[in-house]
Amino acid sequence: MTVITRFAPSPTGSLHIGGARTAIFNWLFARHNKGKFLLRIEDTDQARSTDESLDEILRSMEWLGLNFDDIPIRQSERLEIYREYANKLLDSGKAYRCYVSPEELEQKRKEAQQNGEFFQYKRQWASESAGQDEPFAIRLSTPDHGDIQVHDLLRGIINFDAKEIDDFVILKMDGFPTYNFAVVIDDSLMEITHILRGDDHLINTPKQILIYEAMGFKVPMFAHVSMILGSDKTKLSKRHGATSIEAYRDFGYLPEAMINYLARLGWSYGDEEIFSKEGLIEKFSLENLGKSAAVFNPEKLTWLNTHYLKEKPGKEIAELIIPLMKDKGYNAELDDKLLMIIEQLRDRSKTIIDFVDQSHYFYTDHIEYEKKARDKFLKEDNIPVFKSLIKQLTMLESFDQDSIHKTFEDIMKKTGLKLGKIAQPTRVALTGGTVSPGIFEVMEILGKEKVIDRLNKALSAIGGN
RNA sequence: GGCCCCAUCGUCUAGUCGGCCUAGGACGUAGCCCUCUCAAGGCUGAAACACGGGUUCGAAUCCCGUUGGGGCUGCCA
Repeated sequence: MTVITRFAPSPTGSLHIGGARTAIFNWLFARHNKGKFLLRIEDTDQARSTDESLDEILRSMEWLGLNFDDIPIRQSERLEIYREYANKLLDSGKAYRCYVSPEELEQKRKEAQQNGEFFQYKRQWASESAGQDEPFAIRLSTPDHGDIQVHDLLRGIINFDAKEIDDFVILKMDGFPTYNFAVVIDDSLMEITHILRGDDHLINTPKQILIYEAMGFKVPMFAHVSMILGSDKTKLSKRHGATSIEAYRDFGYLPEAMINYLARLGWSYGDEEIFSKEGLIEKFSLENLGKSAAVFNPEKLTWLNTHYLKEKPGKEIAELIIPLMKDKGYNAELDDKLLMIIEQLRDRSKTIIDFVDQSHYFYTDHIEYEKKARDKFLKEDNIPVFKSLIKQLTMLESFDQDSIHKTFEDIMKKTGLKLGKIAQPTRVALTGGTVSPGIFEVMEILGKEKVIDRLNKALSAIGGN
């Protein structure tokens, strides 16, 4: 049997952390089993679905590298199909027309609630059929008693009492299918074998099983994965901060870090933490999925990001940061200078953005001294140091780390100063601040001309010439 | 309220059918080392089986209950 899974987002917003993870699980399960991973757009809510959301979801999927097989299916283009199947149910007596207006129902529901009663629609108003011209919804006729069993691959058998399930609507008055109905029709027609979805859908499953049975369709396998929560352990939402995949991309996170982190949230493989995409495909299995909800932890994501940043080829990092640097007005291009900068900034960057932020003094000649740095390191007693540095560096023929290092040692010997006493003022002179890669590396990358120039500027800032 | 799910360090988790667990790893955190700053790296530490009953020679692991958390309760998906 070929495994066929699907991801079925509704284009009513961004692809967020939770949705991305169920997509990842479905994708991994399909790829692991050499099956198919399909995409279906659930856009039956005309009011809330937008093309912008759809575009963003597709963009995020591509960014994550979650490739799907076949062209995506759009539910809004399949209205006829749902109507046809709903009519079949009508004809066979497994569904019936309901003429009660939503407003009226809402009223009844409210009244029941106020009286502390349990509200349920079980055909009691079915006879209130108005004339044939009146608009109607179609409801499924559900059993009054008995158990409905959900066989969940993760949680075993879960029993639902048929009494709890009312005659829910399958086709709305506007002719659109409801979520539960469209899902079942499509999952059947698409021949989905395994449905991996969020825990929050568990309650929908008995309803969907009822539809499968009424239609005479084969019931697929289900696995309800637990949800991702915010730090306060409630359902992850906007108030927890950034939740969309695109936001993390813009923060400078790598897709490989995102995939690794999300896959590891609710799934594990012994003590292993680092998984490449290939590793995940090879190792993923339903048995290792956890049952309890997981809290989203941005710090661990960041740690993974630094890990992947360390091993990403310099050229690839360059491709990612060059556009961002250009936005800042830096004259950056893929050359040895940029590659050297990347190597120096690798261990010092948590995100792609960090590379850009930390490289400013390599791409601008206007160095602004941080106040604290200037007060502490650009002082009169440094004048002799700067002077001898300028003098000796100027004489250097080859401006590489070794030669620079030797020059520093020479000055240390002559003055009796420790390296720190020379390096820090120099750092401030060259970068404007007290934090940077190793001073020799910085100097080599900047080149002789700029180094001497900046040292001179620092000297005059102190009043040394 | 009703129904359903869940319960190991702050967080993600290991713990496969009860003994090897004085509970392991990772993130974060504390200290130390390295060191021209900042990182990175190395070492060390603090930190958890929700509670109460069973079953058993023996339970984090099985059963029941309590508590806690989450989800659902729409002609939203």
